[in-house]
Amino acid sequence: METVTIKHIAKALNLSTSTVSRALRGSYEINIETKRLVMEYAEKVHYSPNPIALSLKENKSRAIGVIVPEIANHFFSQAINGIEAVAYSRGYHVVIFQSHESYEREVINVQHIIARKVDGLLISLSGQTIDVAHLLEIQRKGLPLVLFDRVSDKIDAHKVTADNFDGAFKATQHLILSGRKRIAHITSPSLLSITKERLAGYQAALEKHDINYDESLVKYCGFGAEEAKKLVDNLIKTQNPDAVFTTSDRLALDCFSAIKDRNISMPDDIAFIGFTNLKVAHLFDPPLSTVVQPAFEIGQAAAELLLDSIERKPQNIEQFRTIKIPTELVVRKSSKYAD
Amino acid sequence: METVTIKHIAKALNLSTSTVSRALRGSYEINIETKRLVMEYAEKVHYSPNPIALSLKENKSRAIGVIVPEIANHFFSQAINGIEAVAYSRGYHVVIFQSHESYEREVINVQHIIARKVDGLLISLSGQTIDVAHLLEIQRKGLPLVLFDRVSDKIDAHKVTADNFDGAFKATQHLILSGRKRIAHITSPSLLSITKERLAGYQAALEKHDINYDESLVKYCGFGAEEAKKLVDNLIKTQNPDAVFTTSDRLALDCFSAIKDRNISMPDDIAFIGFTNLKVAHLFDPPLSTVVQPAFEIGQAAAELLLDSIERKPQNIEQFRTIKIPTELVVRKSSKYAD
DNA sequence: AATCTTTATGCAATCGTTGTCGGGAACGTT
DNA sequence: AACGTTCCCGACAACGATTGCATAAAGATT
Repeated sequence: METVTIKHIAKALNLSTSTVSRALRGSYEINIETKRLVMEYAEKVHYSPNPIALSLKENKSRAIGVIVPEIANHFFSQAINGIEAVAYSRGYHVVIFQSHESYEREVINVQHIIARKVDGLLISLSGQTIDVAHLLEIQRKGLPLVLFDRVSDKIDAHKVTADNFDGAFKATQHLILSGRKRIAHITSPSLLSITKERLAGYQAALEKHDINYDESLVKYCGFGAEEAKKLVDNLIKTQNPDAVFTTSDRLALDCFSAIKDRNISMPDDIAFIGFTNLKVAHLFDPPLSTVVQPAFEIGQAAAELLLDSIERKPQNIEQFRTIKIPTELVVRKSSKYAD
Repeated sequence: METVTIKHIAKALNLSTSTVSRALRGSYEINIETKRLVMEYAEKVHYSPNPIALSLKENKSRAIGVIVPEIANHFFSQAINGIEAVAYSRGYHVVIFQSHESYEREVINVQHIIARKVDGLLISLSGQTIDVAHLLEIQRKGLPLVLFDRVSDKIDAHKVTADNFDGAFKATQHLILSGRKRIAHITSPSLLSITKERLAGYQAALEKHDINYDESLVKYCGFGAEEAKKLVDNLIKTQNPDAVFTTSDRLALDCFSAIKDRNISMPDDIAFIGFTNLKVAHLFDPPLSTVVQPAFEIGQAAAELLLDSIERKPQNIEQFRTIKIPTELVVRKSSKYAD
């Protein structure tokens, strides 16, 4: 209700607001005794400066915006933790928005974020996003922008991703070395950058080991559990795969479920490996092999890039960077050697 | 960079800012033709009002703050989704903060939130929080407050929780009816409200079925995985339980892991049931029985209460309400009948 | 003694928007 | 002709904080 302002302090001490303001910031042109008086009084009445007033005046907010598809997803919530760690240590707030995999909501989020005068934006694109005009608009306004994980090659900006190519390569090669021949690849919508990079890694591993690339073993899957289930059923019926490599938390879960539901034995009949950040993969039946993306580190790196960009002197021309964070292959029972 | 303000419009159209402001809000005292002109021009240059300026003027922000222990936790991220659904539909933003189970950070978050002039606060207490002075301070400032899930009886406020007593009662009774006699209860720090309520449900079920309450079967566990592991080891060695009932996502995972590591068979030797919101409990080995808390609904209910409280006419005196949302018992293999 | 410096403070503008007040123009009423 | 209405619009202050500029008082310099 009655929050203390600089004005109250000024009146109480019979000073002007300018003097109080300067005293609080420790300006050299204020008498040391006056400063002490002001500081003490401010302390006493729990004065804290109004960040909204400052934002209005300075036209910046010391806050950064983050747009992710979904916080109820370990990868993204961990990434946010990485972002927050960096942001807080450098004196910035983090404002989180969710696109819920909807392009439309992503655009609305971007507009809100611009209106809220954040100092920069971190974004991981929704599964529907093809057009990046809303991001170009951000750049046109001079707002620093960093894409992470789900990036787009339609825009020139800082980007931070896991090393998707290498992760997919390692996963696929591991399946090949375990004696698998017909390795299915179930992946996200084809327009996502992660999809392309992981597919390339998958293909490279096949090629290295002289296995022909069979397009009918690669399936692109949207965001419904039902869709995944049907797709797996169909794949098993018609393609007879002996291994499945999926590329997201959600796909891993849905496909893993679908295979279990059909009473197909893992890893005997089908070896399974996911590209995920599930903390509980070791508790599954069978324990789930995964390629782990270092979510926290990705968030950190993205936030570092963004804050550097925000605090950069305007005269220095900026070089856009793309950072790839290494992934780690964790082999568990679901992909153990076939006989 | 060059955001359009009301001033630009005024200059371009040779009007005063007041007129433009009123025209945009459709005031009756502005000529209909002038309104049209202003509206059209505003549309053309993509004018959007500066929410910061409005916040400063109105001393409110149409945003609500949410403090949770950890967003990388399905219960809380789902609850946040419930909160957002309600908030957005009523025209409010949601600003998320994490306490990371630290009392100190919770207090800092509260201070930030006050400074940021949010219109109300939703909070689920950290595992360390005993003292609620920071929340009383919120109320003293006249800021609407709703506690959810992790509430405290040291403060009189709106509260929304799962029906913890009933959930614990159902879980315990289920174990008893399955023939278990020595049912261990591993639970959160004893000062949390959820701990007390669930313990009461556990005790009530024992009592109803004439089983003596044995204090040495109840263990309070902090937030480290190592701590949980030691505690389980010790419990099994000294107390010989035939069932374990845990009270959080995290405890369920850590204890489940610990039991598996000891090669104790579930459910044959020990039946296991958790109080959690894990979406993947059915994929575990063995599939994990749980009491499910309706996280989304809890978030919704809490947000509804908060927004009603914010929009309430000041003259109406407010009655604090406590809402309990029913829980659901999902029985899977980890707690199936003993022979 | 007159002028210049230094020290310490206040005034006013600014950020974007809205609300209060007031006033000019055009019209109607006596 | 004098006055009252109605309609439309502009000036100004305010929200909280910062800052360039002005200025008073006191001391230093000539």
